[in-house]
Amino acid sequence: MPARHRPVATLATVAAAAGVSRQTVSNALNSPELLRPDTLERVQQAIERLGYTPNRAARNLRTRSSQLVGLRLDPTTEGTVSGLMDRFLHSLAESCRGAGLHVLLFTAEDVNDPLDGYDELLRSASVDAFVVTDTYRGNPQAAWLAERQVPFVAFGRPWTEPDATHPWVDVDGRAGVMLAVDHLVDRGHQRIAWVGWQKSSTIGEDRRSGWVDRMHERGLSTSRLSARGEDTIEYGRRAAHALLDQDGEQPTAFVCVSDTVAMGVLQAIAERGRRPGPDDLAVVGFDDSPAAQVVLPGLTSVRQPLEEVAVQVVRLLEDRLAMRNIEHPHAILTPELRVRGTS
Amino acid sequence: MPARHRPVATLATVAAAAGVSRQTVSNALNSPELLRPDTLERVQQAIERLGYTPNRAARNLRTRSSQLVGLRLDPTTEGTVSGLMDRFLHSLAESCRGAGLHVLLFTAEDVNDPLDGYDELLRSASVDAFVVTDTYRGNPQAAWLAERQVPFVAFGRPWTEPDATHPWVDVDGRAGVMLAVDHLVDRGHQRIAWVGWQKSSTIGEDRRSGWVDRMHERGLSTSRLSARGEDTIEYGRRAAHALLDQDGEQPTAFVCVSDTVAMGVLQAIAERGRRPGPDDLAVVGFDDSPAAQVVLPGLTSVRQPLEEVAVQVVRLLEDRLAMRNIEHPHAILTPELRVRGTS
DNA sequence: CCCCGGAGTTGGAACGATCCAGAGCGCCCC
DNA sequence: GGGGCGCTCTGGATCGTTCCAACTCCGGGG
Repeated sequence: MPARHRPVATLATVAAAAGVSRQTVSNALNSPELLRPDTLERVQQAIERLGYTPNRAARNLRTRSSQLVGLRLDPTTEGTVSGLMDRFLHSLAESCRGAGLHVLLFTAEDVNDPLDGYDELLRSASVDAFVVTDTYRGNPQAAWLAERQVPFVAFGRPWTEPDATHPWVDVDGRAGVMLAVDHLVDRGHQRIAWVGWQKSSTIGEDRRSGWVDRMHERGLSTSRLSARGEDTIEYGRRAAHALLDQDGEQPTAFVCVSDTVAMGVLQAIAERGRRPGPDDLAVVGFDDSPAAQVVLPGLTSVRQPLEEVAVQVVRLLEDRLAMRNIEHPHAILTPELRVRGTS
Repeated sequence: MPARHRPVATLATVAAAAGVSRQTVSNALNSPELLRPDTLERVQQAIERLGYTPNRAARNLRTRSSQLVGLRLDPTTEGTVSGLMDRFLHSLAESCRGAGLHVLLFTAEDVNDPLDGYDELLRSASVDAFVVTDTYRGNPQAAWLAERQVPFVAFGRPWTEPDATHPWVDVDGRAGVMLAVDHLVDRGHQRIAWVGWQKSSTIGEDRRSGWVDRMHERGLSTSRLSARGEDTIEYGRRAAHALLDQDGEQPTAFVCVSDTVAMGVLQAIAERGRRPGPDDLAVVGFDDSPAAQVVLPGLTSVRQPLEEVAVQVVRLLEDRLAMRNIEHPHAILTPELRVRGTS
């Protein structure tokens, strides 16, 4: 049974040691400008000497806040390579530290219910706010939370409800793909194909629009260069084969909606005895996953600035928690292109 | 400013609604067997009707526990592929749910100080326990926490202090490598090389011992088949070239200490115009990273049972928190081999 | 000389739960 | 008939903090 070396210091302990009242110690921590400099000094020394840190539970109870931000972790799809969550979580935890917040992870009992888990944390006042990341296939969470006036920030735009007013941060996928197209055109490519997701994916269509528009802006045709399917390697493989099999002009480069799909394209290229790279068939992926960095010639990929996303998420979260009401709080960040061997 | 639709229910509210005392409501939740069935029923209905969930802060204050488990997230090394943290975190959060716990993430202000961050969470009673994952290069955290009698469970053995008595869970890397060797021998390979980490890595040497011992058990020589270096693709590449360049008998298969190194070996094989796979040069990695699943012919790899690790971590955590003292609480789990194209 | 106001400090109350000691009640046994 | 015991249920105290109202100084103005 754990025996405490010394009884944990409390406000009362510190107050007695410094010869002041509890409230003065509290003020020394929360509103130091209220104290006379010499008193402040004396209290701070007592705090230091006793190694006092305010008890969170008591503070939370009194202030009705937990300084915790909930984030629901959903199972990652095996066979998919993005691995963004790792990077994002670390950045988020880091940004939260600067704001005096911490990240609390939770999972759903019923994975298929996108709302599962939020309500309980809320009613028990376990968290002050949420970060919602899974905004891919619409996000009922955002509507649900907004309706209840629960503070939250979404990573991902409210595609399906463009007039939603909740705070969100997103990465400009369209601009990212434009970077990729420019890069390839500058390298001399003209027949640049798109290997994307189904039409039903708003994110997929946004990224695709970057390809369509920039191709036209550069005076290039997109005809017979577009493929759409699911987010698997196998689909990427088949799509690349199909595009390369068609008679007439075949693509010399592939811009892919994800690294997963790009891996499939690379497979197809290898299977045909061609070489991925600027001299033969160029390939660009999306997400800059660890796999992109290690696959054979190095996969050029659009990298999402997740570190900056986390910073912005926390900034909007702080605004919301401080009840600073801003009209349409959001941030759109521009990704960058990591050029590697495949282009 | 958020206006609550209805004032949040508290014990007192529910008690009044059910016509009982606060304590009886509390008992209905925490010790239902103390109540007469009809009272229990009545209280539960009131709880249900009012949508009551106990306030965590108040409960935490009174019980001096937070039901939170701290986990420090350190930056992941770019250019390395393991990506285990994602899987582990999800599994851990999931297992914690079953135990009424939640995971609280934190980061260090000073990344180079392995102890940074723990003390503050502890003194503020923000967490009840820790899960320590970064046990690679020795773990001062374990010693520090154990000394203070702080509940924690380590993922990773106390290699450097074999008589440490704190709870830990680990994966039997040695056994995993043995699986790999057996698999390759069964496929007809005899000259099976080891591409590992530096001698200073205890984990690396543990895994290597699986190769050495199983090779000998199967009557095979390990002479001139062992390489050691850092955990990079480039090292794997150079090691494979060196092993294949040596005159005399060259290896026909590579067992690698990590997927990262294995990716380098695959690169070297491609550069020599050889083919990775059972018919030419077989390769086995370690960690079953997403990259292993998507790289060209599919990298055979040793998969750590992280889901089960998380379950065991939480089990030991619960034991520790319930102050069930067990002699040497630990669990060693056996990995499995995911066979893919490279073997 | 007294009143006023602001700066600095104080002690009681409150947050919402659980711990703990004990009260009420019915039953059995002597 | 009274004492004892077990089963239910109760109310006050408590956890450690912050909110709030008020109190003590002290100097300046009437």
